[in-house]
Parts: sequence; C-alpha cells; structure tokens
Amino acid sequence: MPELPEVEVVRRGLERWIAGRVITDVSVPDPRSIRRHALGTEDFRGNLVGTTVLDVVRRGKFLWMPLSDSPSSPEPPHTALVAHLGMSGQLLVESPDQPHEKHLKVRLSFSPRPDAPEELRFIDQRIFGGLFVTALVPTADGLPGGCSMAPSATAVSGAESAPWALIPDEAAHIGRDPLDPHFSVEALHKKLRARKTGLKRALLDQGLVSGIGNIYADEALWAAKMHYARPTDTLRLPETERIIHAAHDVMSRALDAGGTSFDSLYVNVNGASGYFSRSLNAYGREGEPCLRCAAVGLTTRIRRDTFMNRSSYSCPVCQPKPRNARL
DNA sequence: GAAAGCACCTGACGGC
DNA sequence: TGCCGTCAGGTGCTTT
Repeated sequence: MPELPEVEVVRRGLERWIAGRVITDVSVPDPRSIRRHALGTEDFRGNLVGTTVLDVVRRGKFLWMPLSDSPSSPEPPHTALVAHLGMSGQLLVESPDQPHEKHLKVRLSFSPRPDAPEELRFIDQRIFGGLFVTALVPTADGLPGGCSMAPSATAVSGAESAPWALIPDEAAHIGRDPLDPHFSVEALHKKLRARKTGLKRALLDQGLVSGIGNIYADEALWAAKMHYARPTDTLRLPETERIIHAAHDVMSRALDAGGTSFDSLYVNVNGASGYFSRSLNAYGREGEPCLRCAAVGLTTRIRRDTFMNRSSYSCPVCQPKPRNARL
C-alpha cells in the first residue's frame, strides 16, 4: 500500500528514467483509471502526446509531471500529468516487448534513450488511483509546490531554475508533508489546536498534513508514545513536535529501506519491493509483544481497535488512552 | 464551515 | 467446489 515513502521511491525512479523525455504515444486500456480526466480518453491523449516531461514533483501522495512543448522553453509549464497510486497503483518503466500485466490501465511511450526503457505503465488492481492532466496554479505561499529535483544525471537542461512555485489545482488544498523542506511544525500546531478532533484522525487528514496513511500514523503514534484519540486542541507545541519528528523519522527510515511492502501491491518503477515492513513496531502486530515494553520486562501485547472503519494498532501501556479521548 | 460517515473498487481469505 | 460475506484503505462526496 503506497504511502509517502513509497511514492517518493517511485518519484525518484521516474525522475531518473523519464525526466526530459518526449511522450510519443498514449494508450488507455481501461478508462476507469483516467476518470478524473473529465474530458475523456482522446483529450487525455491529446494533452500528452508531443509534450516533454520537465520534472517529477511530489506533495504527500500526489505525484505530478510538469509538461512543456519543449524542454528548453523559458516559459513555466501550464499543465501537468498527475498520478495518484491510491491503494494498489504501480508505475513501471518497462520495455514495450514486456508482456502486459493483468491490471494494466494506461501506457505512455517515450522518445528513445539508449540507457532507458521506452514505456511507462500504470497498473492498478483496485482502481483507487489514477492519472489525469490538469492546470498548474501558483502555490498559496509562493514556495515550490512539493519535493523534486533530487540530484539526477537526467535533469532537464535549464532546470536549475525549477522547481516552480506551481501545483496542480486538485492538489492545492493538501498540506505539505513532513519530508518537505518547507514544512512548518508551528503552522501545523496552530491548525491542530483549532480543530476539535482526535490526533490520528488529524494525521490522516491530508488537508492538515499530507503523506501520512494508516501504517505510518500508527508507527508515528507508537514512536511518540501518544494515543490515537488524543484531542488535538489540548496538544502542546513540544507534543506536536514529537509526533511530527516521529513521523519524519519512521518515514525517512522507510525511504532508506526502499519503502514498506506487505505483498505485491507496492513496487518501485523497476518492479522491486521494499523491505521496511520488517521494521514495523505496531502496524499489523496484533497480539504480538510491544517491543518497548519487552525491553523493560513487561509482556504487553499490541492491540487492534477498529477506528474510522479501519484498523488501529497501539500499545495499551505506553500509549494510554486519555480520559478526554476523542474517537 | 467543520467534522464524521460512507461509497468506490478488487482480490484474498474464511466459513459454510 | 462454489458461493457469500468480510476485510484492506486513500480520497472525495454527502450528510450532520
């Protein structure tokens, strides 16, 4: 299940393989995966063929690729190809002669490059994700829209002026993620204090802070020793700093491990799985010992609660439920 | 306007 | 073996 670290792994792969290349053809075997492109398949195709992918940018779990008619155009891009992996989306860079995957939804062909495959495939089993082309709008704070331009040998010439202070219209409402260099803990703390909700519900609200899904929310709460139902309007700044530091730490470690993977639903652009699931402390460990408690001789077991119609894993001892819990 | 609930979607899995 | 119900969960829409 792709969350922020997994999407960042994919972003880096796309940056390496497709930045600077021209889209030469597009096919859409299953139009359900471009349903957010309201004008249909032909318009989707027409907006892409002949354009150049200038960059690969990410905010939270949204990925976008600013498009230009020419890689050397001095004009900022006006449109972008947006991708969201949803629950089971995969973006694979492959050779056209590779057999088609069972859930292949969209294929993009690229201009030849000696060291790189020519096709980008979007595969999605549950069809929660999708692709669409949309307008780029200025960011509210005038800062770059998201994370991009990691050092790359394939960066587009002239890209030293990028990233632009632009973001897809549909992603403009979401907050910056903890790995974003422009993320502000103080700004998030203000928003949390103004909300009357529980801490995990807030962490999963992409409008407040993006990129945190069910897995990393549970892991960050466990690391910060905080309960998921802690009312956000009672948080003190050091506590907000603690939970965000924990989220940053767990997601950074997951990124270093190539992402978290429980099954074949998450792979990088070359089809390889990550290894971070072996390092999880809470998520998916119902009935197993809390490792922190075990270190001091306690035999506490991780418990699973149903919360927001999904599972929430926590330690009942080191993450005690607050008296004023907000579920 | 804020907060919460629910539909979307498919494959795996367990129970009968 | 086959059918049915449940579960997984990110996002956007609807309801309260």
